[in-house]
Amino acid sequence: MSITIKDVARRLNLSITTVSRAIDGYDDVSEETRHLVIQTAHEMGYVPNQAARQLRRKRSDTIGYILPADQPRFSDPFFAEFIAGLGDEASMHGFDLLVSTAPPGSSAEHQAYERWTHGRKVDGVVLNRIQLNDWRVQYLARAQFPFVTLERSLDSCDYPSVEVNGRLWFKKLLDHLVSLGHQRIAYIGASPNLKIQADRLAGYRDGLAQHNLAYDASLVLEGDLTSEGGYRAGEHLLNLPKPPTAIACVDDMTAMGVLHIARQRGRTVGKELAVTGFDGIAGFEHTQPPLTTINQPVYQMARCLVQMLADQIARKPLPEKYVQIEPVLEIRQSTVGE
Amino acid sequence: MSITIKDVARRLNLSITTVSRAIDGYDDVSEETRHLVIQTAHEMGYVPNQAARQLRRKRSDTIGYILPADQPRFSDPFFAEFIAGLGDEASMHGFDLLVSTAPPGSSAEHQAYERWTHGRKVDGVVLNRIQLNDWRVQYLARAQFPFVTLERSLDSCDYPSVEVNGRLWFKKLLDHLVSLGHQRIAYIGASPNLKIQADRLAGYRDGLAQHNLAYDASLVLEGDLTSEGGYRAGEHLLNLPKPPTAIACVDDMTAMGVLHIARQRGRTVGKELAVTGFDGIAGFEHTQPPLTTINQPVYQMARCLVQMLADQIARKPLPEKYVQIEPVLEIRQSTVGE
DNA sequence: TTGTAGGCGTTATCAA
DNA sequence: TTGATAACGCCTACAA
Repeated sequence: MSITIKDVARRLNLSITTVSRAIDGYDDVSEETRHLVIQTAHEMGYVPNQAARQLRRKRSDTIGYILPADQPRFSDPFFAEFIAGLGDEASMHGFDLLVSTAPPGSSAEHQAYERWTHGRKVDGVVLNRIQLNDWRVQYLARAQFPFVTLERSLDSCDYPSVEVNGRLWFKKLLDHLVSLGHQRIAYIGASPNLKIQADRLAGYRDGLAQHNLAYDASLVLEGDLTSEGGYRAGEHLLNLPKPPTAIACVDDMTAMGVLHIARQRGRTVGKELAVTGFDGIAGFEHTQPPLTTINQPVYQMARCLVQMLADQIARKPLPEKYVQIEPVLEIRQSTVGE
Repeated sequence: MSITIKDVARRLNLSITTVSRAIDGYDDVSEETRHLVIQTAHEMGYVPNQAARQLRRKRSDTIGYILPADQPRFSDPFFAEFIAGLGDEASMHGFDLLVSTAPPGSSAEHQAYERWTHGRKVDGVVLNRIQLNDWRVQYLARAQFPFVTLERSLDSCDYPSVEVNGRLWFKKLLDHLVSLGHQRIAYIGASPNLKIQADRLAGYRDGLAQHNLAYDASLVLEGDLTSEGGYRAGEHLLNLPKPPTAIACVDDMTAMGVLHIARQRGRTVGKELAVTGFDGIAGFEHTQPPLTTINQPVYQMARCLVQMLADQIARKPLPEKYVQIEPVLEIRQSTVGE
């Protein structure tokens, strides 16, 4: 078994109280004693039992994040960067990061949130892939459990969030495409109950409207935020009697799939057939042709979320509650060619 | 505060013992009582306190994984897939996944492992990016703490692992390049104390030797497993008076960087200048030109690791202790051209 | 089949 | 400045 505080106390002929206080840095213990205790504890290899500490302190120093994994095989570089940001910032605040995967809406997802929040396995949670009406938001708000979100749902709860104005920035992609002369612009989106889908589709329509282009339902497809989904939707679009000259995708992964099918069909992506993404996944600037996209600072956004969550857990007032992130329109060869 | 087992017991005029046993499914409680207890507990929204349970049971039902994050900004799709695999398989065994990031060899890393293992925050850990002599392996083996690794270190400890024969498969890449007529083949590797570097470099040398090509130290560079590192090393190689005609990279991210610089220099990657990777990151088959690489089933490997770790934690005998994974040589346009 | 009681390792309250 | 003692919420001999 492991060394406990008791062992250290016994060795020093001190009470466990004193040892505990010395280690936790209380100021009502003599310098001499503290020094001795810390040294001995270290020598003996004492490490506080986390469960006991949690039980007593009523906090776990852990934050939770559940990956919205629809597919059995779930791999999107977005999340590597996102998780790295969460983990790095969590460390800085002395938190561990607990991660799980669950299909959105599944009972597994419900149970995980229950266990984590009511079972107090975590002190707060980070949400993303927010839905228009999101049960998680309602559930956590009602339980008064600390949480932050990437993107805001339409639920009328008050909670801190980080957001990119998807509608505005997607419209900028449309502006860009129209400025290149495109008139038949398709859109490959995602599940309609996702907030990003609603926003980005709205931006798409705004863009069409502004330039007096008609909305053509046959050019608007639903993908699934994977390259496979993009591939299939892209295939459908290229098979149309009169295919689009530009395809605006809801995210970078979808755009990857479109690049793939375009290539297979011998279509040169660039001026002739323009393709855009959204996210700015690191590494994807190296695809060929490099992808025109809206580049979001995913890592920074994740860190910002954890920062806000940590403040909330510590009941500190937040300097900013609704953070707007300004992404960057990256114009690359997938729209302008060589 | 949350509902405790006490609250449920009081409401039903039962002892907490009975409630506990009913919920945990012991068979010495009447069907009637069990039904009542479970129903009431559910209604009241009772969820067992994880800390108390952990303290009592002496296990956390959690496994840990620390990302070897050298850089402040750490994003490699390899890990998205790896973590997804860990998380999915962990869920199946009733484990949560605790993730942290720490620079390899840092004191933060030491402390994290101490806290997690001796503090019993996790029941077992998964390691990767193994070093030739890895303090983590030695530390965990000495503490007799359950762990599994992706790749094996040279330490003479006995522990379960999953491995791809990097030496053998890297040599196959060399065979492929030579078969295309390349004579000046460069290698961009990683930190020399990494196991994958040692293996893959050995494979590189094996390949040269087998085909009677001299080892030329000026063609062997050290990268850092990022696309930036690949970019810089690639730049250096292309600046040589007599640049290589093929560049074999230690991993896919490095290869991405090489594709990038080659493109900037107006060099067409394919027959004229061949580039290879290693890992088979999902999504990278869509880069252009698609990358010739060794495709490892990362997701499966992660699941296999957790499977073995779970067995080890449960003290079940492992059917296989040293799992060899057979990857696939994916020949794509980055070596054979259009 | 159910209840009593002790303890897991810490921290916090209070008194010495 | 230090120590005894009581929780924290749960599980489990053991007793009834």
